Amino acid sequence: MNKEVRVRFAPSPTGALHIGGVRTALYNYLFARKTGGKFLLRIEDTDQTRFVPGAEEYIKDALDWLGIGPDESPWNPGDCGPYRQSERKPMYMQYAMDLIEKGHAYYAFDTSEELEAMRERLTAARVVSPQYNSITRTQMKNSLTLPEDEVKERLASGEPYVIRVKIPRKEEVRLNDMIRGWVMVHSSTLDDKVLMKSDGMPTYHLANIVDDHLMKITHVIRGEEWLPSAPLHVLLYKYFGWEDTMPQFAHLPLLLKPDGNGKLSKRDADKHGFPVFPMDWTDPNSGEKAMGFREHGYLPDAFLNFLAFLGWNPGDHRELFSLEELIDAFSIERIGKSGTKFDINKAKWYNEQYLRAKSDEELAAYLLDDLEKEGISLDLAKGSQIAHIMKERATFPADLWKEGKFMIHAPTDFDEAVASKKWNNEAVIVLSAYKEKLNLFSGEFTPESAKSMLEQAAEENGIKLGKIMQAVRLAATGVGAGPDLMAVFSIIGKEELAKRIGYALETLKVNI
RNA sequence: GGUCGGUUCGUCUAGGGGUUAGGACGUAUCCCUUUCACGGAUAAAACACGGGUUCGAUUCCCGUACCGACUACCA
Repeated sequence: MNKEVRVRFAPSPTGALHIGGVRTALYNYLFARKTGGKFLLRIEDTDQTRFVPGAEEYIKDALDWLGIGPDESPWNPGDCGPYRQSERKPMYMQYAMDLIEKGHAYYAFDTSEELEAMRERLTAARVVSPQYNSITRTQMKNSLTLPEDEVKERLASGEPYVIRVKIPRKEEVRLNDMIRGWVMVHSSTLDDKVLMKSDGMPTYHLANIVDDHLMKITHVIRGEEWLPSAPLHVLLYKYFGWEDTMPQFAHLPLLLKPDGNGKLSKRDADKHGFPVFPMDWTDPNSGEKAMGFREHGYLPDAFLNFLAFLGWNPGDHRELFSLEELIDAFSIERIGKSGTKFDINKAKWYNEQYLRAKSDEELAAYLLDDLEKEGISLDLAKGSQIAHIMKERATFPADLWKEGKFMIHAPTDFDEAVASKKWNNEAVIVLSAYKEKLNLFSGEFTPESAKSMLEQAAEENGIKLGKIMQAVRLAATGVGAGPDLMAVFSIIGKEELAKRIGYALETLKVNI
């Protein structure tokens, strides 16, 4: 049992990759790395009607952004290609035929109208769940009910048909899910699912079994929405005679809406103003836009860390994990069973942690970038200084500039509430004196020298510094809150500071 | 409706036959401080319900309730 672990992420290119899909990819990736196995990506594009241009690239880009790219994929194929099901189309029919020969599948010629009629008939007869199964198939047009000659004729004449699996009337199907334990289902509740569609493409059910087998997949880690069809898949492995190499299943808990109930969806994103997709996406058909975590300012490591903890935990009290540490700590046994509500606050918190862990220079690069967009150029040293005092109060890199604009731009107006409360005669006296000292000062303008001069200005006038600090801040920045003032002063420089104080002195009227 | 799955603080969760049921986010208060934030401390806050098994159940079993997924020639 020491064969190489091979897992796959098998998304459908029908739009932007949902965050739930990203988490599934992540868990597959972590498991592969943890076990020294391989992580493959297979594009499940058997539904040609749902193909969306760009969706495939989106999947690739999203995984690349997070640094969890696959070992084998359409872009870097291994020995089990092709990695797009549409390109594997010629391979599937022989497997369907194999099942027909073994008596586990059959041709069906029913039109969609006939299927609809059947469902209506059953509904009218108060059958609870109308389905194509061991009972109803006897009344439908298929190779089980039609004379052999007629079946041959229909096939020869090119009449459209599907191939359905023949589910036994009574059989207990069981599977041992790595997360949920034994799950048992009676075959009478299963229906004769279509295996081959009339367009010659396989359905998911056939394709995923054939491909997983051919690609030597050892573990299928996928969303819980697949649990109900897992028994069918088990049956198919059995019918193909692949029981010995059947992968182990692990069905992941769902990602739920933050409020109320149900699966997390794009609607929730729009409603609450947070992203549910890794990156921005514009649907080429509808033009509909979806926002991404990346563009919102989430750092890939933070996003990954957040994502990993949506349904999994290491069992101890650690919260911050690099990708390497996640690999080391990961195990499928520690994935929870119950659905996970999405909490954007936690994502923000993770982002803040990772942001603060970054060096001033790294952060300065973001800041300089934002400034450049506004046509402002700044040297890295100054940018780093700003980043240094701003990063403790930022959630996203963009906050550095958004919250720190006053470092570059002198205030043109002043916070009314602060002005009316804190701007007074004493402040005017101290600030006037401070301005004089600044103009006369010729040494290095450090936070320390900035402070000692201010202290002197206050002391010489017999005024307590604490009483006028808010007014000083207001004069220099226009607002009543912000990072350490003396650090701000040394960054903006004494000339600029003196200018700002002068402007404030002229503009603000003295209260009282 | 049927099948399957799930249920510990508001949220993510740890735990597991006997615990003061632990941590994190968020919230509140306090400390630090020139403000805000960071940081530190503290607090409020949970085993869905009913039966059983047991000396003892939040933990095991069975029901009920609630929630969810699935129920296509979609994946």
